[in-house]
Amino acid sequence: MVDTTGHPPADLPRLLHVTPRRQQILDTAADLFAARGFHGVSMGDIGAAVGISGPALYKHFASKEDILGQCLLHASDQLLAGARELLSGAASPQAALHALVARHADFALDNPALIVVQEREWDALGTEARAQVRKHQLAYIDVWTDALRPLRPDLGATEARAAVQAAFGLLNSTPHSARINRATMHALLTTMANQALSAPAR
Amino acid sequence: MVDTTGHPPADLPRLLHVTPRRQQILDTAADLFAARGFHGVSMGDIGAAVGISGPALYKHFASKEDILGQCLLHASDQLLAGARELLSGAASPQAALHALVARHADFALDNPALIVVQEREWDALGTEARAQVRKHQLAYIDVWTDALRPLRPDLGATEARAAVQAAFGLLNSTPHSARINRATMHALLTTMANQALSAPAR
DNA sequence: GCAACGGGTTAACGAGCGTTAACCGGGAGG
DNA sequence: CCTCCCGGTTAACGCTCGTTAACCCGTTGC
Repeated sequence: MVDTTGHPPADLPRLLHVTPRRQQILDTAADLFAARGFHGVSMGDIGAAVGISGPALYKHFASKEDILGQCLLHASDQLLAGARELLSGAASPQAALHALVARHADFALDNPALIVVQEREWDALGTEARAQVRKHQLAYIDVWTDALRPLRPDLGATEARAAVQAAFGLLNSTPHSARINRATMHALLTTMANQALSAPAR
Repeated sequence: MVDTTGHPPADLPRLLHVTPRRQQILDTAADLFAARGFHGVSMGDIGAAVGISGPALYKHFASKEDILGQCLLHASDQLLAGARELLSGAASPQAALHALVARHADFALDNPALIVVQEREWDALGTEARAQVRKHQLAYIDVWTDALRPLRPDLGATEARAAVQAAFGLLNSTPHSARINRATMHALLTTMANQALSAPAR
C-alpha cells in the first residue's frame, strides 16, 4: 500500500518522498480544509499555518490540488490497509465486522479532519487523483460489504452497500458531535453501529 | 416559524418576500453548493443555472452569503417546525422517537442538497446568520434529545446528544449512498436508526 | 574552496471573483 | 400619455487567488 504508483508530475522526484515537513504540511492543510473547505483555504493560509509563506509550498508539492490529493490518498489508503489487515486475522464473521467498526471508530476519533475532508471534497480533485481515491474508497466499502453480507442474508447487494455507508455516516458523525470523553464516545459509537448493522428483531 | 425576525438589510423590504423566482434561485443554489461547495460556486454559476446572468441576482438577494443564509435558515426551520409539530401528537415516547426518525429520513431523501449544505457550510456564514441557524439546529437536537432520554436512562445528557448526532449522521448518509429504490432506502435507514438508538441488549 | 542543491524569500503575473454602476424595456397606475 | 418600478442587461472596479520568476543563504560532497 501507500504508493499505488502515484507519480503526479513524474519529473520532480523529491516531491514524493515522505519528509517530516511534507507530513506537517499535509496535517495542517487537512485541518484547514476540514474547517473552511478546499476553496476556502488559500496557499498563503497553509503556508502561514506551518510558519513559511505561500510560494514556499511549491518546494514540497506541485500544486494546491496536489496537497488535497495526497491528504485524501493517505487517508483512504490508511483506512483500506487497516481494514484488510484486520480481516486476515478475524475469527468469525461477527468478530470481523465488530473489528471493522472498532477500527473505523478509532480512525474517526483520531483523525476528524481527514474524515471531514474525505467525505466532502473528493470532487475538487482532478480526474486522475479522484479516480485513485475513489478506487480506495470503493474497495474499503467492499471489504465492509463482504463482511456484512454473510451476517445479513436478508439484505441484497446494493442494500448491504447502503447499510455500510449508513454505518459510516454514523461513525463519521464524531467531528460534528459534542465533546465527550474519548473512551465513552468510542463505546457509544461502536455499540450504536453494531446495533444498526445487526438484523432487525422481527 | 419561518421568519424569526430575520431582517438582513432592513432597508430592502422586497428582498424578503417569497417569490417563485427567489425560491428557484435558492433551490438551484443549494444544489450547486452541495455539489461544489460554497466557495466553489460563483455568482455567475448560480445565475447561469437559473437562466439569468450574474449581477441580476442582486435584484433578489443582498449578497452571495445572503443566499447561503436563506438556504440554511429555510432548511433548519423546516426540520425544526416539522419535528415540533410531530411531537404535539405523539402517543408514547417510543412513537415520538420513531416519528422523528421517519420524518428526518423523509426530509433527507427529499432534500439531499440541503442536508449536505447544512452539515458542511454553516461556518461560511457571517456571525449573525450563523447564530440564527445554529439556534435552530441546537433546538432541533434538543427536541430529539428530549424524546430520547426517557427511553434511554442509561445515557447521560451529553451522551444522549452525541447519540442523536450519530443518528443524524446515519440518516444523512443518503446523499453519499448508492441509488436504490426510495421506499427501500427509507425502510433501511429508519430501521437502522431505530436500532442504533435503542438500548443495548446487555 | 567551491559547485550543487534543498528550502526559503519577495515581487509580479494573469485570471477570476463579488460587487457596484449605469442603462434599458415593459407593464401597471394615475 | 407619462411615470414609476421591477427585473433584467453589460461594463467596470478592486481584490484575492494560484502560480511563476528571480534571488538568497546554509549545508554538503568533491
